[in-house]
Amino acid sequence: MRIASWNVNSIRARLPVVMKWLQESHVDVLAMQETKTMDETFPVAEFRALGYEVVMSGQKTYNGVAIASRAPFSNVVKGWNGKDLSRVLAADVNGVTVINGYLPHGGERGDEAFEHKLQFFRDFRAYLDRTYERSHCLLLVGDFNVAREPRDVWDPDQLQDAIGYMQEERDSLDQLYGWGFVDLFRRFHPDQVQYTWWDYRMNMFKRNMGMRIDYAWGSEVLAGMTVDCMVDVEPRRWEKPSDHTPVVTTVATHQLES
DNA sequence: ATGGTTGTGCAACAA
Repeated sequence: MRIASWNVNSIRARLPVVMKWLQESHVDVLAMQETKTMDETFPVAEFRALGYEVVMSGQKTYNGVAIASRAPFSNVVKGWNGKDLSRVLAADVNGVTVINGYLPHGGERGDEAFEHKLQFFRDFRAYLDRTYERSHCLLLVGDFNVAREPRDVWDPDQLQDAIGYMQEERDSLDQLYGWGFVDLFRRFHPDQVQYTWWDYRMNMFKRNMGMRIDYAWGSEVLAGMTVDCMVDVEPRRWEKPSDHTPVVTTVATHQLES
């Protein structure tokens, strides 16, 4: 089973690009973030035409998450503790609990949103602590809006005070990671410098000045079943791209069957 | 250089 995560930056603006990529990649599951539309206006029919069923949890203009799957899924949970309905969406597919997260951007130091971002990471870690056993087959994917390590940004010295790489943000990300996750891209590509997001401005993509802020993190059990995790840069090169590109995880789910 | 680009939705804000 292949599970992708992609911040599409508006599903309606991105529909041609997303449809093209789905037809080429044939992933089984696509977890999307920043869909930026209400559930009533989500383009469900286009996904169904390609054989995907969709569950979405969105709002007008901002945020929004969705999961499209060709495999049957169950136990859909919108939000966590009944809040952040447009940021967190979970579903079980082939024995894997997929949690799709769009974690807060946070803005600059001093912004109210910045403190909220740090608090979100703390609270979300606590939520995972009380909700899932460490032995659970769990895959947390999404746009976490923080880079983990110096090699995950184009210039760690210059970006010390940049959104997504400030020390407080990285500490918060580490705290969430400390639940017991494995960074699956890093496991399979220990030395690769690879970003998942490039600012639209200043030709940042052409200059490959980006950050790795989109992840697939697995529990130990899930990591043991994972055979690959890669970043597909191609759709970032296409016409009218998202500023993010997909992260694709391949899980050997046959180990769960029988 | 406090810039630049994209999306939503039609001014201003978020990313």
